[in-house]
Parts: sequence; structure tokens; C-alpha cells
Amino acid sequence: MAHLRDHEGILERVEIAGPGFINFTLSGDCIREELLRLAEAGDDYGRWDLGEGRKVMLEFVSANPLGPLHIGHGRWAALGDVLANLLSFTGHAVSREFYVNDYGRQMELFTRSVEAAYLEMVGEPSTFPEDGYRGAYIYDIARGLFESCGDSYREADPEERRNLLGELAYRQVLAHLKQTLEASGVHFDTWFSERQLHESGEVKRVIAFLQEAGLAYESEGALWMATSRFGDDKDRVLIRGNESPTYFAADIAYHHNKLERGFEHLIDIWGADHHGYVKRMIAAMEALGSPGRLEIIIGQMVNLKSGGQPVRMSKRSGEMVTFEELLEDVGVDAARFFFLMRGQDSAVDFDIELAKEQSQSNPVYYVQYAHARISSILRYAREQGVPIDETLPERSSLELLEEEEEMDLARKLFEFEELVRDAAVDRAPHRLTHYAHEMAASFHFFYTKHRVITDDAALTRARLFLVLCSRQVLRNCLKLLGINAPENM
RNA sequence: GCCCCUGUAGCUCAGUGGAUAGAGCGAGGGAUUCCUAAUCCCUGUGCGCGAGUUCGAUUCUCGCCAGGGGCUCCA
Repeated sequence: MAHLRDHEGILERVEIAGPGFINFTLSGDCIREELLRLAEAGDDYGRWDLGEGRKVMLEFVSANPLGPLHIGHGRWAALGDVLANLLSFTGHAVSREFYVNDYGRQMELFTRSVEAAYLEMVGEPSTFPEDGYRGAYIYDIARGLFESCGDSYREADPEERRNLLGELAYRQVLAHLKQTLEASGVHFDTWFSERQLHESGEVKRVIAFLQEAGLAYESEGALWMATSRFGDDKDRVLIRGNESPTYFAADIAYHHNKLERGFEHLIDIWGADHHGYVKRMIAAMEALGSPGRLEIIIGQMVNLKSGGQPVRMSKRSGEMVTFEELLEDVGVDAARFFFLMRGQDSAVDFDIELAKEQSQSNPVYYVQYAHARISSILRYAREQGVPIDETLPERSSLELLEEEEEMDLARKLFEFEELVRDAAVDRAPHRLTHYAHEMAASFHFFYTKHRVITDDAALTRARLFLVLCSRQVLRNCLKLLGINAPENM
């Protein structure tokens, strides 16, 4: 330790702290220097260039567009959106994509369900398909169709009627779904239609490719892919006995399509109920000649509760609390913050009643209050005619910052850069919420202990600078989280 | 039976191959002549169990136990 030389005065002190530990304490000068660097970086503070502009596709939510989004979708939406923000902020060219499963059996069931509800409404005998969609929203849709089209489809050719009604209903649900996601602050760059993959022949082509590569074979009347050769537990069906392609077959074509569009890295966010598909999809990527380019993030489920009692959720039965309802209940900021407070590996118990009751003590308010306080200080300063320097202050003028709480706050601000990097690399957006809370705590603590606007003009200037730095970091953090930074509360 | 996730304070959860493991909620007490008290301060004998790797494991590996999810020519 005696050999350490600190020519630039970075260290305040160095001390031995137990076996194998040496504590280095940053000097006040170093801290002030960092504050200036922070202020200079501004909105870019925390930005990295880890990705070097690489194209990354993040596919998430990808809910079946045949009904309202549930709470779990809200979690994936928040997770995917913030992860995309993080990747973008760390130098990746990120694209957000929603894969629309507008094809196949579920679509068919949905169509038939809407048709049945419509016929019921116009007084025709109808039968709901077995396993059909029975939610109240099906009737809402049918009512809407009835209001706009009247009973003109009563006597129409059944197949034609089904196609028309189904299409109208599906578009309505999809539009509504987009609207809900936009309302939650999530904007997708592309909405990719599964149907398009079938109609363009891409599914057939990718299957043909697998056959030519000797990776697909016929058995028991179906066409199988030899995924077990790439580590899957068993082989998987590509084309069923009834000649319809599986979801898996379309998914292979879909991921092939993503690669063709020039994305170097693919990230899929799936719910835990799909984890059984991971191995076969990874196998498919290898078969396509692109091993290692797909990353699948499995998020654990959200268990909805109400007053401690589990709420059964089933899209078909219609017994569910939708994401939209949750947004209305607790607000976008609280919902996003809440979803991002936990790592995606942990299942979340979301108690609706509790969320409503706790809305006042929700940590998001604590964080936002810090920002409102900062705004309030600045407002007060303006009212008092105190100049707020937008230009960087002289380093010497910051020497007035020497209180413990000031230094602690500054050090907390500096953690932001590495936090952003680590959260991006580790795919851990939830660290942002924890950081925001810690940073807000440091600020509240500083605020309570020291007055910013005083008769001492020089000290006021120095503290205002620290306050501006705090606002900058808080804003950068909240921007990544997609949460508002209010001026007032 | 196989696969994945989880097991940390009364509750909900962070966290790390190293020092005395942290927040919030709940409970009790205290703080406001002053920039918002949606704030702050005080009160805490906790890493499921057992091995292994290591100078050192709550963290990594294996086994076990408990809870959740998945194992369909459903999505």
C-alpha cells in the first residue's frame, strides 16, 4: 500500500480494512470532476456503445390477437420495452416486433365463436364451437358487427359470412390490442403477420429446405423434424396428419425471415408456459445454419390475485382481469414500475386489490416525488430570482460541495453508468427500478438535511448544480423505464 | 418420470465468489418558524437441507426437500 502513488489526487484515503481488503476513498476533487462530466454528457449520460450499431430484433408480447391482453402480457410488454430501451442506449439498433398469430385453429375457433354470437343476436339458431371463445367481449364484438352491418349476414353463405365476420372481428381486436399497448407506453416497430408467412409460401419453403437437408421425415402420416439431433428431447411435428402445418413450422419460417431481414441477433421473450418450446426453436436455428443467434428469455408468470384469493384466468371462459383494466386501475407508471421491480425469473403475485390500496405508497411515487421535488426547487429558485446556470460551473466553485450527504448523492449518481451497462448485458431491466429508488432515497436524504436555496449565493449555485445533475440521472433512468418524470405531484 | 423457474427479515422481493447480506410493506416511536411531510430519523439474533469445488459459497456444481409452470399432430 505504501507503494501507491496518486499523482492526480483521485483518492482521498486508502486504508486496510480487514484481511485482504483495501478501501479506496474517492477524493472530493474527483467527485466534482465526475459531476462536471455527468452534466456535460446530459441526456447521454449512461450511454454506451457495446453493440456497435448491431441490428437486434426483440420480439415480445406476441399475444394471440383474438382477445384482450392479460396481466402477463403487460409484464412482457414492460420487460421487452425496457430491455429494448437498454439495448438501444448501449449501442444496438433495436427493432421491436409483435408476431401476430392470425392463422390456424385458434383463429378458426374465434371466427366461429363470433359468428355464433352474431347469429344468436339476430335470432338465428347457432351453436358455439366446442372450446370456443365465450368471453363477454365476443358478444361486444358481435353487437358491434350487428350495429354496423345489421342482420345482413343472417342469410349469407355460411363460409362467406364466417370469413367476413371473422376478419372484421379480428381486425377490431388487433386494433384494440395495439391501442392498449400504446397506452402502456409500448410502441412496436413492426406487427408481423403469421398468415403472411403461409401465404407467401415461406413456411412451405423452409419445410422443403429441411427436407432437402435430410432433417425432416415422414412418419405416422405426419412430417417430422429431427430436432433431437440438435439436442431436443424428441422430434417434432412440422405438418400434421391433416396436412396443416404446426405453429412450430411457421415459427421456423418466421425466424428464418428475421434473419433474412438482416438481424444479427434475435431475442424472443416468452412466457414460462412456452419454455418447452425453447429446445426445438434453438434446434431449428441450428438447422437453419445460424446457431447462437437466437436468445430466448423466459419470463415467469404473473399470478393474479384479488384480496389474497387467486383469480382464475382463462381467455375462453372470459374470466379474467385484462391488462387494460389494470392500466386503468393503477395507471401506466405504477403498472410498469411494478412489473419491473422483479427479475423475470421470479413469478409475480399481483394482487389487484392490494395494488389499488397501495397506490399511494407504491414505490413509483417515491421516485417520481424526488423528481417533483427537484422541479419544485428549481421553480422556487426562479421565483426568488436565483440564476440557474445552464452552462457548466467552474470546478473551483463546486468545492463548496463537501457535506457527506452531497458526496453520497454524487456517488450514487455515478453508479448509473455501470448499472445501465450491466442491466443491458445481463438482460435485467428490473435493476433500473431498484436504482431509481436508491437514487431517489439519496436525494430525499440530501434534501432533508440541506437547504439548496439560501442567502449564500455561491453555495446555492453549487447545490443547484448537484440538483440539476440529480435531475439528469433521474430523468435518464425514468426515460429508460418509460415512466413519467412529473414536475408536480 | 423428465425439463424449466423459485426457496433470503413477519409479508413482498433485491443482491454479491469475499468484509457487519439490503430495500419496501406491516408494527411501534419521533421530526415540519425554512425549497411539497407522497419526505426524513430510530426500532431487525433472515440466505430451505446435505455434500463438493475454493484461501473463502448466500452466490458455482451435485443430490435432497418444498412451491409454481411445462412435458399435444394446442397456441
